[in-house]
Amino acid sequence: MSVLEAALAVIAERGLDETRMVDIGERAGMSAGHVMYYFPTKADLLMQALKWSEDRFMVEAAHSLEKVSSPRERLWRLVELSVPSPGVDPAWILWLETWARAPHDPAVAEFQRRIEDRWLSLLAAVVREGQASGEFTDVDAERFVLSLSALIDGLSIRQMGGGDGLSREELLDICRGEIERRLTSPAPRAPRGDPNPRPSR
Amino acid sequence: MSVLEAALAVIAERGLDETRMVDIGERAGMSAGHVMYYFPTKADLLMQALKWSEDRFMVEAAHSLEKVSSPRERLWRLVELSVPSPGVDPAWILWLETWARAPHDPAVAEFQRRIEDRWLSLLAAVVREGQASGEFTDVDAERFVLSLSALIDGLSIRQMGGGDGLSREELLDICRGEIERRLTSPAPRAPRGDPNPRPSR
Amino acid sequence: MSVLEAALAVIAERGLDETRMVDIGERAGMSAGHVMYYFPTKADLLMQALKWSEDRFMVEAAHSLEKVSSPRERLWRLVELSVPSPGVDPAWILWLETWARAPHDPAVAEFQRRIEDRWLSLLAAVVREGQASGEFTDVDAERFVLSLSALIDGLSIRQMGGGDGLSREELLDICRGEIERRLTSPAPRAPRGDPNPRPSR
Amino acid sequence: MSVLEAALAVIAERGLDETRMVDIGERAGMSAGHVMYYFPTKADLLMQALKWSEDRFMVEAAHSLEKVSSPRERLWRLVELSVPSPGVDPAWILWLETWARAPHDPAVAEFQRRIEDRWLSLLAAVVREGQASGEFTDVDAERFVLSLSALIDGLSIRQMGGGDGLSREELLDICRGEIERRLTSPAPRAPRGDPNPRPSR
DNA sequence: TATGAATGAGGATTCATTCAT
DNA sequence: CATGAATGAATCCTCATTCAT
Repeated sequence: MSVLEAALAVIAERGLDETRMVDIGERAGMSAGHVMYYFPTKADLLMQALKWSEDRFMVEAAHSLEKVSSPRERLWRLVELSVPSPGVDPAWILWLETWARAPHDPAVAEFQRRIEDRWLSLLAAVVREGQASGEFTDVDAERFVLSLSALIDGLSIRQMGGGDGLSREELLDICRGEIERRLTSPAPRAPRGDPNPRPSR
Repeated sequence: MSVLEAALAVIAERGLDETRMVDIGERAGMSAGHVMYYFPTKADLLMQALKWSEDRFMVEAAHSLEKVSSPRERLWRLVELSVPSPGVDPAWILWLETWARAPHDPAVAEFQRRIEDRWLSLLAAVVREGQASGEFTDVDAERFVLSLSALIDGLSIRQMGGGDGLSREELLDICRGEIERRLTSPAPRAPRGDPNPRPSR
Repeated sequence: MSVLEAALAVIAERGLDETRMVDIGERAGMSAGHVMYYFPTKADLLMQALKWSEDRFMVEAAHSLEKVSSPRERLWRLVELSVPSPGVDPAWILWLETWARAPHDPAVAEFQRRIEDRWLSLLAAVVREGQASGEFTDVDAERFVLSLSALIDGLSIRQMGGGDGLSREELLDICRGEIERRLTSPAPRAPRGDPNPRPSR
Repeated sequence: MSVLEAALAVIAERGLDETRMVDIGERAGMSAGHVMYYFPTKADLLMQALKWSEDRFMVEAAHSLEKVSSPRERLWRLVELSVPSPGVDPAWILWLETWARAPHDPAVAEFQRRIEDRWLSLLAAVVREGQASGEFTDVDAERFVLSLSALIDGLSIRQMGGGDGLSREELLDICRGEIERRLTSPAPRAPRGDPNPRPSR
């Protein structure tokens, strides 16, 4: 087990501020003193663990995308991949910790943005593919993925908070509804010049 | 300044795990030892501060609602009230801390749910008012406020993370779009039996 | 329940240095602050509790002595009264605490001596009665009760230390042996001529 | 000076519950934090100090026994070695603390028994030697050393309690009396089969 | 790299103690 | 006599951190 795996596991189990260098050391089979060779500060610990987790996620995502070609399916795969099952999800735990620390640590905040943007860019790229192929409507892709991602985050938070009766399917259902509503042409009967009554924007 | 105000202020400034009992004591004008009379554990500190903050918010919200009668306006007020301005917002800091701790502390998780449900209930009540008056479409109110609230949470998290270029107005815009899209009847021309059930849901 | 009873009970249960003013207060139904009205210091606590316990013991002893007239029986009653049964004996717990503190607290040491001397005097008086009546041999009474009392103390200590297989009867047997051996005329050649088979054991 | 020496010295001076980790640290030339590396709890501190003290005592005793061969002399050496001089005797202080804590800490109680039994076994072995050689009478060795040891303990307790006028010689005298009385054949005139086995005096 | 004994600063925590009521 | 909120001086204890090996 790598140090990072160990770090991730311990943080997921106990939370960052209950995580001791010695815990990670024990799990990784090394001395506590040596763990510090890898993580000079606790912020490093968090950031490196998150990066490791997200890198792995991005690889998985890329791998998953290779299997499907329809933009709708591709977008859907990404959503499915990111929404957690009820219970403790290590990757999401790291995000919760990151969000909590970012307001007090500029380095973490900057790091958070970098990692998030990578994800938003991937989502946006898939949306644009769909728009290029005419499968998706012509919404502002950046803006859309931002709200989609925010929705996923908000729903996942609840999921991590001990759950409140919503199954993973119901969560996905909400996301699916949002995607369909925004990216699918609402009325086949008015291809263009539709006096679309839909509110602003 | 009450102990709770002091606690809230210190947590907002430094983050929960950098918060020292003595800091709160100093700010509240009492001994560190006596702060522990109020908050036996750090989880108590967090929960009581959050409760205090949310109670105040709910009072403000109620007060704000009294001034307007249109359900749409009322719903809008609540959204405006809850979305943070860029920069550090004490109330949202507490939420970030709560979300980060809930997965490792059942008491915090339970507490989180209770406070959140209060908010969701208020939102749902306003939505139902609008539906009763015919102003809003007939979506599942619980489900809708859940996703609206998740969207707000997700967007606010970004806002707290040092911001990423989005102004408060843009955030509110996204929320407004969601509300209009979901609660406003899309096509007055197909009052009933419309063969296209997709959009409204 | 009086304060002293409460103090005695708590010390017996938890040991003196694990005894908190608030524990005694709770048990006695009064505030911790008020307990200090009775016991300004922890040494006072110990000494007053011990005095109360020993006073009660002396009353019991006097009462018990009234029922028998034979010096041998009277002495025996005192021994039986003082030897503890296996398990925790509150009065003996206080003695253990007192002995442990006396070397570091002159006041406690002085107090210990006073209380002990009262007991030794009582024992010695009974021994002298027996000598006056010719029932006991003519040993140095002071010296004898000192060693008898030391024997009882030493045996009782073991009894309090979780016991080591010796029943109360066996302990008493050892004491009885000592008494008979010392206070009974050793030789059948004596005037009495009683071929008293008791002594040997 | 070893940590254990330091611990022993500090406990002897101030008593266990007035003993601070930092005191031991200072005396042993190490940080208070590191003292806890050796003694996780105060009970550990007591037990390890007592063990160290008793180990040293047993070595001394063995050494002392080598110099004499007569069982009577050997037994006598052990008694002399164990009886404290008036004033503070570190080893006996530890015993007082141990007895006081044993009733509230099973680990200490068990430990107490183990160390005590080692001592009783040594005494009993010497008594049996004397019986084998015909020098001592045929009392129950286990039972006898138990009461001898109890007597020594009881007398030593008084000695530690600030003393009460008894010199060390007088204490030893009492012990010597007990030994002679019990282990010496009372009547040289009836070498065997004497119906009166009662000891001297 | 890797160890782990040793450090020492820092904070939580405890409680005797006070004092206004 | 009695309270209990409030204090604040300890002290334990943890743990990141260092450093000789």
